Formats: sequence, C-alpha cells, structure tokens
Amino acid sequence: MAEMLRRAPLSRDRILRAAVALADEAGIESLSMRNLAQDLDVVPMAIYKHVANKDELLDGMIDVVVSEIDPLVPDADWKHTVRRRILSARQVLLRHPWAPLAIESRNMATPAILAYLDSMVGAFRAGGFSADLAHHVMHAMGSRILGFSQELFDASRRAGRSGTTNPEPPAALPPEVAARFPHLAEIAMAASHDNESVVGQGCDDQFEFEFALNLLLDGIERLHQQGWTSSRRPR
Amino acid sequence: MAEMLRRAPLSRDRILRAAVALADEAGIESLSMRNLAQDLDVVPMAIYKHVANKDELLDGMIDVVVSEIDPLVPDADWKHTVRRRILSARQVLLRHPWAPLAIESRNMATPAILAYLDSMVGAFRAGGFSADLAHHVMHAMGSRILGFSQELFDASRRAGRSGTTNPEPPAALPPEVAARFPHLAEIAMAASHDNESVVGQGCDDQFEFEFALNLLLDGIERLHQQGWTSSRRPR
DNA sequence: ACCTGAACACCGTTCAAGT
DNA sequence: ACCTGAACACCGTTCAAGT
Repeated sequence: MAEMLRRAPLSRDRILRAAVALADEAGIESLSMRNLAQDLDVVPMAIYKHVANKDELLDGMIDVVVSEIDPLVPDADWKHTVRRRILSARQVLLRHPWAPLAIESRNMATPAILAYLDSMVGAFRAGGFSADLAHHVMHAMGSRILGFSQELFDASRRAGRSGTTNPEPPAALPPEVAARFPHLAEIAMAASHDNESVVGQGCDDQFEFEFALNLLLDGIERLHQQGWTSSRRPR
Repeated sequence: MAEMLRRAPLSRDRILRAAVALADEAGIESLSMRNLAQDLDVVPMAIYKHVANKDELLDGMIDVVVSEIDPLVPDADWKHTVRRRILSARQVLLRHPWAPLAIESRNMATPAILAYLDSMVGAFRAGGFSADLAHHVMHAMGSRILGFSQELFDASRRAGRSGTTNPEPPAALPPEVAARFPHLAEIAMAASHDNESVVGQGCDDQFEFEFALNLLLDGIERLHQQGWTSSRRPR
C-alpha cells in the first residue's frame, strides 16, 4: 500500500519547478541539490538522471523564469511594444528575486534568453531601426532589457519581498551615515518629502524603474529620429 | 634560522590585498578561506583574527577596489566630471572582473561605496541639479555609476581577461544559433562589417560602454535643462 | 541496466585542547 | 591569553556495490 503514496514520477520539468519554488521561498542560498531532493521526496542522486549538474539546473530555472514573460505583442509603435515587454519582465523578476543574480552569475546564453533577445531586436527592426543602431541600442539597454532594476542596493533581492514599495518606515538612512554623507541624506529626503503623511518611506521602485526606462527609450527614439549611425567611430 | 624566512606579520590590509590578487588571478570561485590562507603561508584560522567571516572579507575587498577609482575632480561641467569618474571606475573594474558580481551579491552599502555615491550626488548638485532630480538620476544610473557594464553576457567577467575588445575571431555567433535567431545574427554582423579586415571580431566594449553612458548623460542633461520635477507623479 | 548509499574532495566556521 | 589542529555541518559529485 505504500506504493499508493508514491509521488509523481520525477521529470526534468518537475525538478525545475520545485527548484524555482525553493529559490522563491527560501532564497537561492538555500537551493542545494540535497535540499531540492528532500523537497521532491527523492534521494539526491536521482536528480542527476535529469540534469547533468547544478549549473544545468540553474540554466533550466532561468529558462522557466524567462518563459513567464509575456510574449511580445507587435504594435505599430516600437516604443510601446518594447516598453510593455520590459515592464512585464520586471513583474516576473519581482516574483523571482534570485533570478537577476543567477542570470548574471551563470553568464550563459540559454535558448530562452536568446529567443527573448532576438524578438526584442525584431521589435526595433520592425520600428525602422537600422541593424547598426539596433545593435548598439541592445548593448545600451543591457540587462535592463530583461527587466533588471540595476539598483546597487536592492532590498527586493533579499528574502522574498513582494510589494513594489519599501515598507520600512525610517530605515532609509541611519542618522550616523546621514551625518557622514550629507548629499545622500539630502536626496533621501527628496524622495519622501512629496509623499504626504509618511516620512522617509523610501522610494517607489516602480516609479524609479519607469523613470530610468523612459530616459533610455526617449534617448533611443531621438537617435533613431536623427538617423544615427556608427560610421566614423572614435579611435 | 627558520625564523629569518618568516613572512611579514598578518594584517587586515595584507589579507585584503592577497584576497583581491587571488580573485584577480584565479577567479572569485577560487577564493576560499583555505586557499587564501595558503597564499598567505598561514593556517586558515589565522585569518579570522582580522576579519569576522568571509562576508566581511568580501566587503573589505570591495572597498579595496572602490578605493582604486580616481578621486572626483570638480569641474564647471558636471557632465564632464561625472563622465570622467565613471570611465575611471570602469577601468578599475576591468582589472577586477569579479567585483561587479561580488558587489551585487553582497548587496551591502560599504562606507567606501557610500562615499563614492555621495561624491557623485555632490557633482550633480554642484551642476545645479535639484535634490529631487539628483535622486531619480542616481537611481536611473544604477550600477552603471560604478562603471558596471551591465552586459547580459560579459566575456570579461569570466577568467581574467585583460583587453578591452573580444579577441576570439569567429565566436560571435555559432552558425546553428544564427539560423534560429536571425535578428541576433543580423546585428552581430552589423557590429563587425564596418571594421575593415577582420570579420566577426566582436564588439568594441569601450565603444558600447561610452555609447550607453552618453545616452544616459544626454538624457539627464535634457531633463535638467527642462527643469524636470517629480511633482504630480503618476498613480 | 538501473538505482542508491557511501565516499571523496571540498567548503565556512566552531571549539576545545595545546602552548 | 593566544594560537591552532581537529571537528562539525554542510556542499557538489563520483563511484562502486547492490538490486
């Protein structure tokens, strides 16, 4: 009768989904082959039947995350198309805070990421961009094209934070650092003063992300309209 | 007589410099407390007299790297000041390819980084930026303000690569991926066609970095000139 | 042929025994 | 009081012994 309690048979897909869930809930530092096996009610070595090693497991997890990004919906306006996709990617990353670091540390072009990038280049080309400009624009967007926030100190990268705003009330700047770094203290104040009631509630991450994204896309649009070309490069 | 061969006494500074050298030469994945101790001709536990644990060691290494960035030289032109400093930071990171990932994974504001950021905010303020605009501009620059390249797949992040251009001749895109991702293949071509002689030599990383940096700084200058303010934020 | 437990070669860090 | 070897609690992965 013990057989009746047996779990679904192990598969690469079931392993990847369990690994993503484990990283989401407990943090990427808790993702070990042994912990994952325990979550799957399986002996550690059983996992190696389906993934060659931990690096391949991470690549698979990255592909799972990328596959959650909304497909690109073609539109007459390239800016709208690109913007919408990137905001969707950002929403996915908020659900998987470990993903940016995992992607950067793996430093490998998985098929899913290549397909994502390819479709983004396609959106620029469909918008009338030259291959030359599209090339440099893709470099300039960098990891932001996958929805990365690129903040130096990202509270949401720590243990699974879900909201889009930082809830800690005073934590923005401890008084002793505010004294040593007056410019930082000043702009920290500037962040909170226009929000009525709550003081020092921190930044609206969504606003900062869209501010940066608009800055980039507006600049890109200007280059496109000016017919920018890379010929006659410096050096 | 064996005493005559004794190394200089251990100190936090000597440990940090040895750790940076080890990470530079062998990669961050080779930096273990045990390997580091061996490089220092010391028993592993001796290190713990000077740093509390490995995380504190990493923080110290990050501060060493940040301290190598040229000091900010004030100038009438904020754009020139900021641009020059960031290009200097990038040169430092080229010498320490492990640093960006280490900084992102630590996710901690060390005093050296705070001082760096504070001085950058100061440059914007001296250029006439409001605290409000300076705040959002710092967020928009993100890790780029420390010279991060933010490339999704950065060859220089792998084992200590020193040059500023990728030397591998054909490696840009293997033919089987070029077939599946035509847009990527196209822009890869666009990168190499205007360089005479060598085909598919890859991108000029310095050019791509400056292209992105100019895009950002030009956009920021435009907002500044227009007297941008965050009042009446969306939502 | 397949599965799996033990074992190997590492980690970071604690701790107690030695001086 | 200080130093340090052994030990502990982990890793990812190999491998041989079991079925």
